[in-house]
Amino acid sequence: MNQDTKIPAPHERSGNRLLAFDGLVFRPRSDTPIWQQIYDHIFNLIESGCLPPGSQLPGETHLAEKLAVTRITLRRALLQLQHEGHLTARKGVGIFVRNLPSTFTVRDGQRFLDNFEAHGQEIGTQTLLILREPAEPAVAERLRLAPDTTIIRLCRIRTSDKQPVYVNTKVFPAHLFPDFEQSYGVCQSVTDVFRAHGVENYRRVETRISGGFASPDEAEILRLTPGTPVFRINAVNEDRNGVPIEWTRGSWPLTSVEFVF
Amino acid sequence: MNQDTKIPAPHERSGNRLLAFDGLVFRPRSDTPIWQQIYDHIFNLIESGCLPPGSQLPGETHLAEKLAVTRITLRRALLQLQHEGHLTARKGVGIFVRNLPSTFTVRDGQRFLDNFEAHGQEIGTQTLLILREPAEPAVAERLRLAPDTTIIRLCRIRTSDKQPVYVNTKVFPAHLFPDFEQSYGVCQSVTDVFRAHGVENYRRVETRISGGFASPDEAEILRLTPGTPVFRINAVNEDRNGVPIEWTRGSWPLTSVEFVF
DNA sequence: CAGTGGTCTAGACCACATG
DNA sequence: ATGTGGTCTAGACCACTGG
Repeated sequence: MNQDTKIPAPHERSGNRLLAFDGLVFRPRSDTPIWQQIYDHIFNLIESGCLPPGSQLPGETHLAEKLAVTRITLRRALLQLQHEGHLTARKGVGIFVRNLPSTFTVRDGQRFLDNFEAHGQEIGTQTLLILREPAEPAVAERLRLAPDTTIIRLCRIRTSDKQPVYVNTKVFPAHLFPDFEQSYGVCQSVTDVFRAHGVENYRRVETRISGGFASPDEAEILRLTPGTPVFRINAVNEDRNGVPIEWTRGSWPLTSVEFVF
Repeated sequence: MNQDTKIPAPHERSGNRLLAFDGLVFRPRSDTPIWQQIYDHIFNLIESGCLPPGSQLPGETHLAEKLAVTRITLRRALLQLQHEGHLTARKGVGIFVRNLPSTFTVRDGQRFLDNFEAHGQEIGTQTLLILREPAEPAVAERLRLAPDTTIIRLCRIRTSDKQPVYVNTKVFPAHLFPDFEQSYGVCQSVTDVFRAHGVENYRRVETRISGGFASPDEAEILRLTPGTPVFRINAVNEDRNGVPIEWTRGSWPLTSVEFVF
């Protein structure tokens, strides 16, 4: 009666929100530490679908009591689950099962939307920021511009089933795209902007993939715990004459994506 | 003697091993939590070279006392530093500054050793295992073999300046390389094995990069804390006729490498 | 306001590695 | 035997969010 919703999750404030945790006993002094056993147990509940994406866990206090461990021990397990992208915690709200988009496969040299082949997921775009400013030295170097040349900075989020899975910042030489804002505004497509300015063909000249850890800002945007590991991608596109037209930097939660080359 | 190697660091068992931690006071209730402040401080000590690679930190008990915090608070900072690859802890031994090889840049389609361009680091190879066995279904599929065809499994570590930075497992169809062990033994080079069996040219047909978290086994091999994030790469090589000759899977610590395509 | 997660303390016992 | 990191407990206060 209380817990059989399809997806999001109910909130039964009164009683036990999730029965899955009842009557469990973890063995101390076993080969695997208690927090690991708890980790494994919750992980299995998620994998098996007993804890569907978006559902809320019981409060840490309740849960710790139910599992007969200290909150600290419980939190050790929860922290690992957060770092691995299975849970997200929001202060003052609760802990939720993260919607892991089964992992995207992103292929090199393709446009973003082309990458999501038949995943059957709602892909959304949200533009956080779009402005013109003088290029900082690092930016100028990447785009082979003189320092302080004006550039256009575009910052966006991609979401899958309402959940943010990718945040990135793109930089363009302003002089190549005088009508950027206008042509972008129509359907938030950079490709459209390129086309509107006569850039039909372009190629990704280099892609760099490195690892990092979510800054507080990134973490908030991606709904992660700060310090969660992320992929950092870094790429430059050139037009057919070899002129750099775009520099992209972006972050994916480590567990949300697979790159294929 | 006991511990006076060149780079690692001094070990003054009696007194304070590292003075860098003396006289610090962290402000509670500040905007950033104490464990974060400790994290930042140690991080800066590492970055600035005050804590050189290989050096040992004071014991957690001492350190916590010196910083005037609980061991738990201190450990929260240390845990993050371990997950980010800056520190490694060995039970019963101590906590050490990890030798981050500044990050390798690994280029697609190149042989391993070719990738380390002018890093000036000692690259080593250690063969952990080499055996013949029937192919499991997953393996057989990748190499397009009938199940239970015998394959050769090779498991190795690559080290940089004595520190393990990469562990991988390669699988080959046994019938293509009858003299594998012999030709491999000479200089531990797979390329040599290929050449010895008449495979001069081959190409990497697909590379997959995903993220994961170090299993206890991996962690021990790579000298990481279990659960530390890692890159997982997954690739198949084919000869010039399109026949799969090698399937590679490997793990890098997230902070040790950058991939360039 | 009540409930949540985030932080922190002061102890304790253990398994492990080293000398 | 000693010192190390790994685990665990039983409390506490805080900032945040929501109704």
